[in-house]
Amino acid sequence: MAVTMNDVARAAGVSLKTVSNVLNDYEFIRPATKQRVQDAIAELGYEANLTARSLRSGKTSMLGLVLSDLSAPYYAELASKLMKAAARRGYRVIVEQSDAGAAAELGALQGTFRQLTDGLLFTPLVADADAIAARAGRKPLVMLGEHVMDPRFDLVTMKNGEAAAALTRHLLAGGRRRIAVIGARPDESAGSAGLRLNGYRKALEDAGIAFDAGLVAPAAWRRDAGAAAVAGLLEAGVEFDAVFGLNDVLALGALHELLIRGVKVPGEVAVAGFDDIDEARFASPSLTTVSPGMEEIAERSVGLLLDRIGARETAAQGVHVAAGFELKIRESAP
Amino acid sequence: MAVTMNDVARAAGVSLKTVSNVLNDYEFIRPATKQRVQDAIAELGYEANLTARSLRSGKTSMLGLVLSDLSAPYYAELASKLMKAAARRGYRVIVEQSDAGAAAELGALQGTFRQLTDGLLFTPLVADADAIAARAGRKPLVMLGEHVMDPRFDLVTMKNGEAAAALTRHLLAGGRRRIAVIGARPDESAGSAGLRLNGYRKALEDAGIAFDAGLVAPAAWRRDAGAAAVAGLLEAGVEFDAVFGLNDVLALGALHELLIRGVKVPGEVAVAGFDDIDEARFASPSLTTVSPGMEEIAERSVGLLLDRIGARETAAQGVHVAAGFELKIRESAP
DNA sequence: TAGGAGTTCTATAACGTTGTAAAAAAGAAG
DNA sequence: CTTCTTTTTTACAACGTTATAGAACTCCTA
Repeated sequence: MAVTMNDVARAAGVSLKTVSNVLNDYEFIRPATKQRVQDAIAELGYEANLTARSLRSGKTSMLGLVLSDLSAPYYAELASKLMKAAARRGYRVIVEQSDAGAAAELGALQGTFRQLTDGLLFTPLVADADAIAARAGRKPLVMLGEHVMDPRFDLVTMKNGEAAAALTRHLLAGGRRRIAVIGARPDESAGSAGLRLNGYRKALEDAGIAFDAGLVAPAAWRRDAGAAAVAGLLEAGVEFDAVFGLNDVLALGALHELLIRGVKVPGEVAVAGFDDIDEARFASPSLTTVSPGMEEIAERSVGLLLDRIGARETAAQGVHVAAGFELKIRESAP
Repeated sequence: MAVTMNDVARAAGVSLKTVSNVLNDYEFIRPATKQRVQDAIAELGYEANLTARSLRSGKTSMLGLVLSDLSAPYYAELASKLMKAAARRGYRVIVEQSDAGAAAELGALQGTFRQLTDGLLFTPLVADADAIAARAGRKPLVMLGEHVMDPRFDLVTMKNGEAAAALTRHLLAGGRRRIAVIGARPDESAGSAGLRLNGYRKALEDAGIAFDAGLVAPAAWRRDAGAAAVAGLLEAGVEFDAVFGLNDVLALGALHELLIRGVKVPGEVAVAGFDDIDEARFASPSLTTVSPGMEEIAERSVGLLLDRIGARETAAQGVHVAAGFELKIRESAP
């Protein structure tokens, strides 16, 4: 039997509610009474029962995080940082893996998972804005990433286009002219893939270089797909002097494939990625990439979500935030 | 206002408890009644309130997972698999990061976090067995990893010693005679580091090769520490023809450092790791390592924990389980 | 057609908190 | 001292579920 508020009240010789008031920093309590209650709490080792508190107050002090796969390095790092940011503010984060399935993504908006949380950090990859809006409910929801950019939703993201353009300019400045892009998603223009590809095209255009669709290889955002995409280009006889992996694992997969085939990096082909996962620094050669300001993303998305949770009314309009980025020039594309 | 059981009861023309009985698969309910209740549930879109259920039943349907850092690839993969294993059984996992701090590890055993969960999957790195036992409480607790091997606790682990010995034998069979070990923890013999080092020594001994303490480099289990450890050995003029990183990120850091310095891998020095993280397959050269049966670890630790949660009494004796391993021979040490 | 053994259902009381409203105590003003 | 205001404390209900115990049905048997 755990110690309850009632036990504390009895020990301190006050009513149940007075104990509750002390715990909730109610204004009008005599210092002597407060002390007596606190002594009783310390002596009995009382700890508030969160379940009961949640039931009564309707708040759980938990945030939900929906992402496709926690074992992907980018998401693992993001989740870790989000948890720490939330912990600093007295919240806990629970994670739901969607495996990039639409049903799982939409399911996380409702039911058990939603019920357990006061607000959601949501990284949709396949569900569309209308389907999300229809199921969004009234609890706050902050989008992470680029799949859904809709004025109805709050959104914290990165400067995909600008960063991809900056990276492309860097490759061009290094004398590269035929930059292959791997990881494109031909079917979508709004997601991270589309935005980064746009940045790439913009930089080419600004430099007066024609865009060649033959240099763009679609691929799922996994290592093996990155390797396969590069293998495909090589076997098709496509010539290129640089590879831009739309994220780091794609670039690392490509790097691996190039090295296996005896292609010199960066001598013959430069390689660059996007995300600056920990591994990028320690690849051989180390990977040039974009650091998308993950710390800032974590901090601001949790901050925004908690603002919404604390607000009286639901916001009429979504806020869009884009964290700053930084180019990380390393050996693979100096 | 969410739909409650009371609304369902009214709509179906039965009592509150009958609805509860339907939801909990109580045996004695007339099929017609059951149907009526289920229709009402479907029509009203009722969903059980987990908080209220928890308060009344004392069960949360959540498991706790305590680990040092979710952004470390090994832990990220483990967490992902544990969540899936738990989900298959109707449980959710919430993660607490200890940052390898004793206070945080012990803190996770008590207070809020413990309260929210029906049982704990615990990966201690610094806390000692007695301190854990003193705070273990009465809710089930399953240890993961090797830091605490104590008959009082249930434990799911891997075959560290055997696997390290097998890997060492493989290096020896490839003609390597001076195998450097990086990532040792001189202060502890019981943890993963100690067990793997023992396996290494055992294999050397069996092969009649003298152990040379000069080949053993202490290092924190991070990439940069692995790189630094190898750099240290090289700069100290220590000769070696193989590096055994006590985990994969150490080995990958070492691999990186060797390549930067122009040391041929595996030509001059073979490199091997431990864990078989996703990245190991895609390193250049790909990394020879040990796959420690993580799937099996996830499955069995969740299974064991749920057995304990479901059991009438607390077990008198801890059960120790060691998952099988598999050698992954790749390019870095063929 | 009563008696008994099942089966099916229900009223009521918890679980441990917080919110409401009002009572009690203390202080100020006349 | 009263009366009024402000501060402090309290009794009681409520959050939505499950547990207990017993009532009300059904069906069988004698």
